[in-house]
Amino acid sequence: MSDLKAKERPAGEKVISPAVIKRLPRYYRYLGDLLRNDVVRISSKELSRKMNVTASQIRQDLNNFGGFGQQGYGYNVEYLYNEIAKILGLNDRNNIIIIGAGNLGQALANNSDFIHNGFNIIGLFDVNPKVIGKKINGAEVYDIDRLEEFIAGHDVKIAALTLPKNSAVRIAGRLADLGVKAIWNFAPVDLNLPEDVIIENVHLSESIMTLSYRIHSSEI
Amino acid sequence: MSDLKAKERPAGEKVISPAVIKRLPRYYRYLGDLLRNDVVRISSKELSRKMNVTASQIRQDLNNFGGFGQQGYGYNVEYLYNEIAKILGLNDRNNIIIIGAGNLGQALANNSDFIHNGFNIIGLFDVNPKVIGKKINGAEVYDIDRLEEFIAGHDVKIAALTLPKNSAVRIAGRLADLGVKAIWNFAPVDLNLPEDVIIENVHLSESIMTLSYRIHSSEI
DNA sequence: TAGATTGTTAATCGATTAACAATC
DNA sequence: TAGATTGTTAATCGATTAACAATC
Repeated sequence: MSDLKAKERPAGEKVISPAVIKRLPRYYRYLGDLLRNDVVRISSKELSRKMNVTASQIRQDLNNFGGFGQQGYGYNVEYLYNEIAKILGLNDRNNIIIIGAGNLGQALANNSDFIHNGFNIIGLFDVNPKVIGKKINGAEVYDIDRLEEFIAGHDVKIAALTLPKNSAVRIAGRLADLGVKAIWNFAPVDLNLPEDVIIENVHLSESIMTLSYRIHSSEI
Repeated sequence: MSDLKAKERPAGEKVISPAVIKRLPRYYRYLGDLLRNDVVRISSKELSRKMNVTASQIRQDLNNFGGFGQQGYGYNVEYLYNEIAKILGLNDRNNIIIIGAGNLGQALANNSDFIHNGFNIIGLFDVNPKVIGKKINGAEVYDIDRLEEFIAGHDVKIAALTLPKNSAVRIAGRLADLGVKAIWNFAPVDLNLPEDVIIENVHLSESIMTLSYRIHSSEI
């Protein structure tokens, strides 16, 4: 049984570095802005000036996914924008549930940027009777006891955790058991789940601490 | 037991790489957890197992700031915890104002993690008469017109921007003019300010897009 | 065509990991 | 002491930048 776990990758399927992936949404945002300003074409040089990165990096990054440009011309803004949307999976139905309907959960549910990019909040969950039954931006807040039932009946792609850390750990395990494959974690804790569960952490405390570091070190 | 004082290091001129700085808050969090569990000492090897990083990286990272450990012993948890707090500037008075008292602004104001780490929300600002005058977790929501007056009278270290992007750009300029040196930006836009203004971005849309990418690419 | 700009290879730079002498 | 583990140097790995031939 030695080959059981062999992580085979289809020949030619390229592994993209995390550094590149993290930059894609920013390209996407700039291209969206250009598109809304009716800009038809842009060169890597011009984009590099706007974005404060090197033109070389832009070309290298994009060429991980394909040759989207044209020599002597640059890139067609609309075409490149759409290609990046495909790469990021924004054309799929990306249904999200939010566990924890406090201020942060509600803030996410009300965030129009997500909706504009193909993410749909299809429900929130909480234990607090005061918020259960409430509608937030069209999505209902359900009793957490109905989590299993709800997931069975819907195509849930992502679960956002906006909960205190102890409940977050507990619910994360429950979600993994239910087969949810991606967790967007806002709790200040690292979730240890089976490795096929995809986790994206937003650690606000860590973010503000790096800011504090920079203030502090610039004052010395 | 012998004394664990750090080796002295010529005052503050070493440039620390961003990669290292980003990891410090996570060390701090793990050490805090250990401390609350009454763990007295820990070796880089043991910590590396808990944190899923290499022991080598831990030692390299810490040695950017000083020799906090002891051969044959490891690191004293409480001592290291306090040293990292100093490095991160968490012992300073870190006053924060929040511009935008919507769900996200209120979520930040209610976040107890910040308070526990030396960050104080001393006021929120908004244009909406419905929230002006409200108190959130002890902090008042002021009319945005009183921003100048407030900053003149308080030691504001950080301004968090939880606003739509157009207002965020406008207010960021105003804050820079008022001498605020650090901005914690939640708006989906890059702020172009004088380079002495420290900016930390939290781009939630970009975060969820990288999650989407990973879901999408794992399904292929 | 002539100029512009890509796609891609090569060179450089930076970050991580390995190794081990120092030393508690 | 002997074993353990750091601090630090050296080796490796990965990411960024530079350069330029291909080509629109």
